[in-house]
Amino acid sequence: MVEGMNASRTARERVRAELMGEITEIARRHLAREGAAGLSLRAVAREMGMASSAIYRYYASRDDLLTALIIDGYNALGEAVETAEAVCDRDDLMGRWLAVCRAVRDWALAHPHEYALLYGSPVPGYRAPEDTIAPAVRGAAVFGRIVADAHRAGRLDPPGGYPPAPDAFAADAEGIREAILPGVPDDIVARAVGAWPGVFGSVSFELFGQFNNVITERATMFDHAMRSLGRFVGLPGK
Amino acid sequence: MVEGMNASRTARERVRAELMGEITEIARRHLAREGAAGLSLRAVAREMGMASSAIYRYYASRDDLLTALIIDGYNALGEAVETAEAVCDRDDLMGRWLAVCRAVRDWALAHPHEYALLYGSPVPGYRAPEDTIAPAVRGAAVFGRIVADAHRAGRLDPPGGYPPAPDAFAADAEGIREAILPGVPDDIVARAVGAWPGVFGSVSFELFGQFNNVITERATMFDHAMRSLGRFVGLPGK
DNA sequence: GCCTGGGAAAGAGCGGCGCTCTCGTTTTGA
DNA sequence: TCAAAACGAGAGCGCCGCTCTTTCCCAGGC
Repeated sequence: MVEGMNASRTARERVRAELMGEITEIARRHLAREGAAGLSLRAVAREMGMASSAIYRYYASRDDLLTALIIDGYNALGEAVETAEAVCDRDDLMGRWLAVCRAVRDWALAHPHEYALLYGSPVPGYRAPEDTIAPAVRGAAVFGRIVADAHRAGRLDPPGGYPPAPDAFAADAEGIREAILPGVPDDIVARAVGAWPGVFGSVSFELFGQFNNVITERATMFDHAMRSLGRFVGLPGK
Repeated sequence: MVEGMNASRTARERVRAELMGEITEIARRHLAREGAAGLSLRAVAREMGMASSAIYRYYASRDDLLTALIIDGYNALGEAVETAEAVCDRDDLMGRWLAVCRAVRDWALAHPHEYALLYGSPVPGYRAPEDTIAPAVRGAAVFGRIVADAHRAGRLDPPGGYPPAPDAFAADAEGIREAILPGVPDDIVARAVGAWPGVFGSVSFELFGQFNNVITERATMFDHAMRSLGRFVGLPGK
């Protein structure tokens, strides 16, 4: 009734959960191989040996399936970022930051279609469903922890010569501070918010071909740009 | 024969060019209204009053049409950037830079589907056709001119505390210098290359919903981030 | 002046798609 | 035990990209 009980209630519910998992798993493979545009419910159903209409018992529409894949993607990327950062020396703040950036880039290069689904054009309608915002924040949370750690340790050393955070930012900054940047002053929150999209801008440029015929030393230049971004927010390190 | 003659050779060729223009124009409207995923050759043909098969006399495939729209889009964005920057005081380097950034953002907000086609997931296959790289560089060229002007005038003042450009970047830097950053030293070229994707990262984050429930003062924060980016490459200004 | 070759357009058609509806079958919970 | 709910299959609708065939028409050469 309250359904908060043990996992797997009746046999029906168990097989249902299993089938949904199998559907998303097959769909994820198709997405990885051919991209979001080439993902078809009928093909998934065919591979599962069911009638295409039966799929609709589990996902109300193709976009619902894509949304599930988006959530899975955010979690996979978030986990990759988390584990990459977790093995770093806690005191090597720049190293932790670089590990985060490289994890994003490596994951994107290994899963280009999935990355495009997350950070490229939003294909289902034009609305990111509410369920996607929680997993989407996992990577940013890791970034926030690094900056917050650095600030708490008094090791934040942001280069000067930049404008202070605008007054109008105070309200937004408070929300961000509470979510992922505890104790960090507005100026640094603003720098972090400015730097974070730069990571994905660089990855997207590389992945979507914007660097073709322009940059060949991709990994080196990515590292360099990310180091600069880290310095910009005040992280210490070579 | 050599076809480099006057525009409009025979009557046939004239009407052909006109029809191709009409097709792309209708397709561009459909793209703007419903996005790349919703663009169909049949719908365009219907609106033109022709049989769907007749369209294939002019575009060999749907992807070819999309490629034409991509080129048009790059040119439209490039033109918007150029005209916005052209009206600035030549000595106001930061103002010119901000004009460029705002032009990108304004154009993206006004043409979200077209922006997504340019800087979101690459939908046709996975290959950016060669014809798209020339128009794609128009915006970057304007940016390059600002930095080159600033450097030539001895007004470049990049904040310290950042790592120098890696040695491996020298070859890439030379190509970029020749293309859009004449006379600019490697360190600054590297900063520019690092900063430029940040513009599109910020725009994409805003447009694709990554800032939902996070940032409300979008224009203010965009300006702030772009000002920081401008300072990072060394542009002087408040 | 005809004739002919090639571009243009239409129509039918193929396979695939998302999605709906209906109709038997199976499982469930009271 | 039995009604209700969940399930799966099949047929079908309208759309899509794309191809093939046929007809038409106009331009350029004899």
